[in-house]
Amino acid sequence: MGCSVVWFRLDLRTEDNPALTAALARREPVLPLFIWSPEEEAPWEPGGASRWWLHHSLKSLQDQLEKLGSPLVIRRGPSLEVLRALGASHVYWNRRYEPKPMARDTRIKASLEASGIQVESFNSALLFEPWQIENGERKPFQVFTAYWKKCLREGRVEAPLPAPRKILAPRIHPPSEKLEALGLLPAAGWGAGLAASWEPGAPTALRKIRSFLGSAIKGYETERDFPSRAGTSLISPHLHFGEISPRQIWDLVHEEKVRRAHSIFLKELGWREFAHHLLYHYPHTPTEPLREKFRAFPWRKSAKDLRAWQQGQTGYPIVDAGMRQLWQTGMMHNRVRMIAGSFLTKHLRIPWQAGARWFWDTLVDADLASNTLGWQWIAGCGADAAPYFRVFNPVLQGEKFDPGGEYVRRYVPELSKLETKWIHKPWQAPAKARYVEPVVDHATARAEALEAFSSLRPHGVLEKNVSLKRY
DNA sequence: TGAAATGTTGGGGCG
DNA sequence: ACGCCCCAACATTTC
Repeated sequence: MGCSVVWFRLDLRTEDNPALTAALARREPVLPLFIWSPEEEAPWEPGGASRWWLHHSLKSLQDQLEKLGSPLVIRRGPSLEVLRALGASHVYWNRRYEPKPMARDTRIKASLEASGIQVESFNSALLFEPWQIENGERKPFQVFTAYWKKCLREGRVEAPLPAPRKILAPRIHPPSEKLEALGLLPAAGWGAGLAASWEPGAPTALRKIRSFLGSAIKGYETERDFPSRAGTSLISPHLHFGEISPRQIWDLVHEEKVRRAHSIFLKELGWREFAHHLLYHYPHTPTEPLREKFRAFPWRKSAKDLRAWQQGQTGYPIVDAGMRQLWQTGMMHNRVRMIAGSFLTKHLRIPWQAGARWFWDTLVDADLASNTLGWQWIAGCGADAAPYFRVFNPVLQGEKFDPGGEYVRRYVPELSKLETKWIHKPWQAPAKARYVEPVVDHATARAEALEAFSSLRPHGVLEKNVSLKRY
């Protein structure tokens, strides 16, 4: 009768879970619930890599909840119908910040409350709520450094909540869909590479972050830029699915001693916060540029070039290595994301949305807020993207961040025997490797990109400068 | 969390 | 001894 439902969404953990903690505080039976409702997501349903991760993460959550005493119930949407059908007196969830799910949650809350059901929502996914941080003019920030300074100066991060010891199950446990019946796993093949690279679930997430904070974080500031080295935490997919909370990470970080490295690492959590801040305040940005004038940018349309990029066949080794790492493992090193993103949007001048869409399908850490910020940043049309006409030179970037070519050799086997001297510009090597020719010439593509950017510039600026010089 | 072009400076070679 | 040129190294500007 007095049963509480805890609706799990992107918070697939029992530790530091405010919704679960609040439900348990009622000292009534608790029904843990997951609803598969891809049609309630926008602008895209969860991608293939995300579904794979979700399947395994739910499996892990099932294990944890079963041990605690109240097994997970899995249902298919629509969410509102499912929640109504369970006949709970109280419903608890942790908030989401993407426009469509957020609007849905608001509707569901109003609807359930109108029927006398108590609903409470909590923050479990962020250090700071997106509406909590504002600039001097009481407006949202558009520059990261100013935003993060303000967070660190004025924001207060709450301590993580303890894990429950036991969850009292309802006397009659409602039936659940079989996890396998949701069809989250890819048909064949593709899942193998993901399985070889990842172990979803909260226990692994905690283990990984502890191990990272215990060792690799010392060299984080410099090592994180080299994709062939194990210099990053690889925690992003765990964070996206809420297998671990940023508060837990914040807490663990502050136990440690390596101050500078830690502030650099926390800054990356800051970017994640900033991404959610931007998505909340500018909900149109997953598909539209934040900077209005970019609507006029002369993008190219080339299915052939897009395909070459997706398949890691651009002829630029660092780009192709990244795209193939993505396909094989569901991950791309962040440095390489920037290079590959710059290549798609600047060299090929293909709309950043096409890149965002591909990443959405293939990344295990696909996250609407972070993906949107990342793509708008690299395309130059988003927040903090000055100078917006920056064009990464894939050869120089490769030589700088993969100087020994190990990363390229790992993912582009055609080049595994090539001398390091040529590894980032195989077209200049005396002995030809069996590898594609560059789809575009760097210098030409760069010049064309700059030409395209100049079309965005208001003409007045240039004329004013000229006249100032003359007099 | 760039790259490339352009400008400046200072030391060394050399007439 | 001096001016001139070259060029590397660094700084600034521009894209």
